[in-house]
Amino acid sequence: MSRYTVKQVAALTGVSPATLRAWERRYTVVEPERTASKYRLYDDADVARLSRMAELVAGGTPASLAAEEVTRDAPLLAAAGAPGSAAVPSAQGAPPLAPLADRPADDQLVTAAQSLDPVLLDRTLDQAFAAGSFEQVVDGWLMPALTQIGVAWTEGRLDVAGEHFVSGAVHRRLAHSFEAAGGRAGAPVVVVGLPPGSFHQLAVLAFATVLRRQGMDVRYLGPDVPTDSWVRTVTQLRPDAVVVGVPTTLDVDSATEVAAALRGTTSVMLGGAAASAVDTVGASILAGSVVDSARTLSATLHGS
Amino acid sequence: MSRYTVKQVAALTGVSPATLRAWERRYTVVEPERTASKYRLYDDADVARLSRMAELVAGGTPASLAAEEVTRDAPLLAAAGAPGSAAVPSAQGAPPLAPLADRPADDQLVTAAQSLDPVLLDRTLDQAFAAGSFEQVVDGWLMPALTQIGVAWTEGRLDVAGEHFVSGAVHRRLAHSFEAAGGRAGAPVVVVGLPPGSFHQLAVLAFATVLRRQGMDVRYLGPDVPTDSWVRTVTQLRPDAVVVGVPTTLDVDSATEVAAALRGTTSVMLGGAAASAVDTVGASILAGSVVDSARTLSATLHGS
DNA sequence: CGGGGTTAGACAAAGTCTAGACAAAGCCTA
DNA sequence: TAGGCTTTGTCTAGACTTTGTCTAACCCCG
Repeated sequence: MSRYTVKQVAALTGVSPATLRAWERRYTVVEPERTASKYRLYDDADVARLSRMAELVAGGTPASLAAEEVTRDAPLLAAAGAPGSAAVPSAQGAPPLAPLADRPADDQLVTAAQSLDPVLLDRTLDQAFAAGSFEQVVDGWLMPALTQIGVAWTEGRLDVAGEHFVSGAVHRRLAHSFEAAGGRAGAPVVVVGLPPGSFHQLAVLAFATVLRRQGMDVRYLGPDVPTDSWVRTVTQLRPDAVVVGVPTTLDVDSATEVAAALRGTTSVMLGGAAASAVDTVGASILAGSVVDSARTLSATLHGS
Repeated sequence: MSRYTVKQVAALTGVSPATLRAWERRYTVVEPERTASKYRLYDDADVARLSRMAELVAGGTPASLAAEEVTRDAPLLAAAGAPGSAAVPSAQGAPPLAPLADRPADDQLVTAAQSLDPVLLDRTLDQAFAAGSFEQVVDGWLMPALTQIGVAWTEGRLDVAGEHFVSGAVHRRLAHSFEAAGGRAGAPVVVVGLPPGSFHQLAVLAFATVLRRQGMDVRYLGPDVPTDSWVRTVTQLRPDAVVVGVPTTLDVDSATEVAAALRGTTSVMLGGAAASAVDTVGASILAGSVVDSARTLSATLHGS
């Protein structure tokens, strides 16, 4: 974990030192540590928040509202800004996610899907995403609930239209969070997407969002990216890492093909429920939940 | 959850701050929170209402009536969707949308796609969506720009990854607007989606968003909805209208199949670039641009 | 001593507020 | 068709708020 002086933070965020101090004084948007002689010492979480605030302000949001917005997610960014100490292959050292308190009943999303009722669906999602941090909700509620949707569909209890109906709404929620997490110019670049023929993008979008919230510069390509497009993209962007999603066993072959084609170009990683079934030709597996995977990748990149 | 100042709302709705204040003063169409110093703080619901009012006014409704419509607590009387085919009258008397002033250059979206640069892409979209009302931007900039993306792709100037990259970002913008438009319990129910095998959902999502902004209770099913799911959905929801998108000529056959399967259940409409190529088995064609189509449908359902 | 950091206060530009006025456009009546 | 009333977007004037920047005086480190 690095520490930065005002001048460094000014360079990183593009905000003048005087303005940084004014933001701190007026909105308490950060409270950096101090040296014995009162010099400010910002950490990564502070920089992430100030970058986000700078971005909002540049986009036309008044500083006071931007500060409020940034401060709202405070506890989570604090956790994300302190990734594990060393290059440990798994995300040890990161605090475990607290369990969710008032999340909706496990089958409420299925009920909403069956009813095609947007009011019930919205209420369910509102309730879920209000129950904790984005990371807590994704791992603790969203992914299990989506699994239930899949089960209900295979058992014939849920029509495709109902599945589409909730998938679309969940996609919109995730999209909003992804956008809200903002870009991070200068941060490690990570390309994220799905192999050709793979369309289930909810988990990988959630993953991309968590990565963004941890300060990565995520380039999200979405579903069904042809193998040669992966190669061209990596050649063009030279990212610090590439993550290929493997949501189902049906995607194993195409993911293997993509991984093989990318071998040697950069750090290639495979994530998702079926990732472990891929023959890892020079690629690594991101094991565990969505948030675990993101933390593992984050730790790896910060260690290198 | 987000809050906005007058200036931001003006940018989001395409209505000048002075007019926004006049609407509030004269019609109490919104009553935004105030800061301690009396500054207005609009929330998402306020923005949705004002956007809708702006759209109505742009369509020729006098401001006073538009305000009444937007303010009305009592839900609209559900119009009886008479099944059967008919030539739908095109959007009556609605004046053409005002041209956009400061929209980005025509090829800027293509440039952003080629570069895979999220900053440039965000800036482009920010600039575009700040140039006028949602409807103005959709018809006047977004659809033409997406056409250019398609052209660049067919001409080999743009990789699939670049196309995915912008499509995803545009989808996220539209998703945000769709959510911000809010639900309309009690209003005429319209089911919107794409036929089986059809995946290009940007135009139909934009269409669904405009419909919502006009006060419909839209149930958006998304892409690739199987024919029997369409039938089950319509049987279950008994909507006032169903709109099947036909984005390309490749989708004509499946759209025809869906329209045939739905014949007689409710008012079935076909919209999109290739809609006119469908053999209209009891369905009507929504001609013209995205906004034109939405206005036509809206006029039909309101019976005026 | 010089370069940088710190606080506190001050300042100007930009943003917003209210209340009222005004002109173009629409509508009604004769 | 003309006159008069209403509607509605815009503008003005003066006061207040927000916000980035600047200054003065002091502190810290090599």
